[in-house]
Amino acid sequence: MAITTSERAPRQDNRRQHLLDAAAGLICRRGYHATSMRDIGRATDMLPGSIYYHFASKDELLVAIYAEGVRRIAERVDKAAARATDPMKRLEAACVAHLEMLLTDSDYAQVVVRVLPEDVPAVSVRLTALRDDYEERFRRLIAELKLPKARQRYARLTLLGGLNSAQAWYRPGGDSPARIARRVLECLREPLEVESQ
Amino acid sequence: MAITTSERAPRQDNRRQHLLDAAAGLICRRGYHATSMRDIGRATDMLPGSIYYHFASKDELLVAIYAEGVRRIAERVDKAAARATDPMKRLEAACVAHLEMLLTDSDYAQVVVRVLPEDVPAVSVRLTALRDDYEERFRRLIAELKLPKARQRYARLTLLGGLNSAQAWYRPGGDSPARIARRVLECLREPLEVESQ
DNA sequence: CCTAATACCAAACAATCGTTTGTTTTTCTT
DNA sequence: AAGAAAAACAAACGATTGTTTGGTATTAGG
Repeated sequence: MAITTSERAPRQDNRRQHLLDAAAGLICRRGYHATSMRDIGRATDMLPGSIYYHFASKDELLVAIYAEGVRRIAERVDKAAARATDPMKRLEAACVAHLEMLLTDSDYAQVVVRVLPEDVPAVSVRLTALRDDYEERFRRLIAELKLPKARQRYARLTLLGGLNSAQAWYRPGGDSPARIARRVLECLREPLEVESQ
Repeated sequence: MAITTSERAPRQDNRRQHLLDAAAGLICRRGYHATSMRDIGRATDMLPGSIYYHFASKDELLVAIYAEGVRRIAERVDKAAARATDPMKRLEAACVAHLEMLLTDSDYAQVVVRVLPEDVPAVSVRLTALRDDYEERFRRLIAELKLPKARQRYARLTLLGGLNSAQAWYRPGGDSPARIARRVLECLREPLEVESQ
């Protein structure tokens, strides 16, 4: 008479992951509201209703993608930063990793940056929390630079704002994500005015 | 037998402007896809169908708001920049004007920054063109700083990226838009590393 | 004053949306 | 092999979407 903690392990060919991948791919390209459950169903050879076995709602599916996106980009950024010891080198490595994920390597990361939390009111608080969790890394990296307190905040916002805006204009032919990242960081590292003035 | 160039002047109590105002107010707060034609109708005491007398479609309404937004923010930025002569002072004045419009003074300007062209495929090309038209101003202002060519491009992208990202976190209680603008610009003007290293 | 264009109303249309329900198939465990 | 849970199908539901159509006041110009 086993106590009914009865739960069976999920099946081998679980399509939950496939579902997440397809949804992330569609949403990062078309946007959240322009992607319907039927689109996702079609992309994954599933009927729209079947998706609800894996996720309670479309919004919850988005939250899952967001969470996975944050997990993936954070992992990559952390690893990259860990390889350097000098504070500025660490920040640079983080920026490069961030942009590589955002521009080419991860549909999940693209969703995190592209879909604005305010555009999905029912879950906006949770989306914002996930974002903040991630950006906290950059707060720490910048804190290591030993800038004035007030400056740190704006340096982080300007840096992330500048990096993320690349999503709007990046095209595979031009500068690589890594180069763009270094260029943006360079804008913060070297003064704007000509030194001889 | 007058050649039928027959066109009558619009009436006095034309509500087209009221319509644009209300739509801009809703869209800048809730987003484009979360704002329905019925919402706009309700906000303007009109039936949804009546909107189609003034605009051919919802997308065309958005384009009109976008165009008006660019016109307004560009006018204000141009005037602000014209009041200064020193290149850096001109850029600073432009940044301040830009953020004041974006954060508090104009729902139209907020729409331009908030609604991503790619989220409205049918008119994305025109929206992008309007944006580019506006950003051209900053290209010119930065060109006056006499930076290396390659640097100019990234300085513009980083600056606008940093400024616009304020829309995501700005709250009326904290730093004023003008202060934020100067702070962001300061990030590009003064080097990040401690001088004694 | 008359007429014609303007500016709206009233009501519906067709399509699509996210979601639910009941049933069936598939897979794992015993 | 048998039973049960997992994972999907099939089909519809109700709501909402952008939009169209036909009619009706209102208003400006000749």
